Amino acid sequence: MTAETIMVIDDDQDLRESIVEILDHDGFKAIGFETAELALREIKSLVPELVVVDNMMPGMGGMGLMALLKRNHPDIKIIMITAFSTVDNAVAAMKGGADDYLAKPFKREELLMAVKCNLETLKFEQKMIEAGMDDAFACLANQIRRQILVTLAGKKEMRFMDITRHLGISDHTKVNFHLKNLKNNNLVSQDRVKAYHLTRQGEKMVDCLHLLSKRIVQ
Amino acid sequence: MTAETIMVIDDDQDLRESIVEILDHDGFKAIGFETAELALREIKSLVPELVVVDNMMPGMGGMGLMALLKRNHPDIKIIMITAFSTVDNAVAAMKGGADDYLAKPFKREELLMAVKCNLETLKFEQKMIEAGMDDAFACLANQIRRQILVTLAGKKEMRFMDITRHLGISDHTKVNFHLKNLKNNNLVSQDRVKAYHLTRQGEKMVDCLHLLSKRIVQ
DNA sequence: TTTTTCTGTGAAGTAGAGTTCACAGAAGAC
DNA sequence: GTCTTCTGTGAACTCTACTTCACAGAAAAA
Repeated sequence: MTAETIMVIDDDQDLRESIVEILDHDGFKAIGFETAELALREIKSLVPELVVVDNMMPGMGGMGLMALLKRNHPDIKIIMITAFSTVDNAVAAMKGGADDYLAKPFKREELLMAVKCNLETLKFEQKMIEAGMDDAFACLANQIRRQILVTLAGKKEMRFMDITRHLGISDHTKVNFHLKNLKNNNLVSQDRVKAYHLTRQGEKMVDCLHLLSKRIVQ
Repeated sequence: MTAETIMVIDDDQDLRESIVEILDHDGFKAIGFETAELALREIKSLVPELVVVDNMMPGMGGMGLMALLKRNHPDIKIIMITAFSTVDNAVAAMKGGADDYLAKPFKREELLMAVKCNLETLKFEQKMIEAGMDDAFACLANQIRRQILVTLAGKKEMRFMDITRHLGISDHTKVNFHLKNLKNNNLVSQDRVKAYHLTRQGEKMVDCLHLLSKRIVQ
């Protein structure tokens, strides 16, 4: 696992170096910039996972940077820090695209918590984006396939016509179609005597189905 | 309609046979076991709909059995009975995965009520899996819709073009299509200023997504 | 004001999922 | 052996989900 890159942008040199040091010490790859303009120049070659930026700065300031960042790199998380903290201020920051908001002065732990929490969220979103779950959901999206999975989960092992009859479907080729689909997705498999049963993946799916049904129903 | 299978696991022979007799008399197919280990040996070939298990038993005991059961057969309902009933005891049992909890001594009617009630719930959950969930899964089956849901979950409220840019999709009408889909399925809604946000149902879906991603990825 | 961006609709086309049908070898029943 | 049931395949078709395009009023920026 490679260290996440974090940009720290603040015109206050003391605070900036202090933040960088805290993050570095916690295993991140933190880099400080004095102005938004300087940071933007670097961002082409060095894309960070997260940015910590001060609200009030000479030049384009935190809000201006944020607008540009969210447009060109929508997946970079932004934590805004500010000295003059008001509700309006915070709301404006969040509306402007900030992912988190810290009022000065903040504790070391608050900063680290915000950073880690947002990186966690980022990772989750990226996993969702990576697809991979498409197949899983596609399998669950069909009622017949769900029925087959649940049926097999209860009986543990069934022959082809047993499944077909159990579902009350007259056309056996339709069942065969979905069964093949499930087989291709490694949710069910066949043994030597052609009996179908769930794979470990398939069992997990049934597990998920039950969890979902409990959650969706209230 | 075929009789539901119920396992009764208690080291106290008198009580066990008494429970089995009550359930049998009411039309269930009840089978007694003296220990959790004996029950587990049978559970491969004989999957019950419901299990009545005593808390205090020699060997792995009720809690140990419950943990195993919930892992391997999450759809089996578990009623725990116990002699020394305290609040902590009950809470621990429910946290451990019990679906219901009976303190000894209990009346015949209490037992039957608990059993029937939990079987009813089970049937309801299974019916949910069979039908009704089509729309829910259809929503989750599409990657863009999942991305929108996750994005909104993180931001709580976003305008149309913010979402589009955040997803990095050039054609805004495509996003609009899926957004409308989500709206029609009551997963997202719009406020007066046209900002999109998750509904309660939508939040539940994101919740489900979390569960699934955790489960599917090992 | 004009101009651009935002937010959306509806029609047309495309791709893929799902269904149905015709057929056929394998396995059991007789 | 014959006959029936089981277990499947592949092609053709249908239907729906998804995409793309053209257009347009509303809101914001200039």
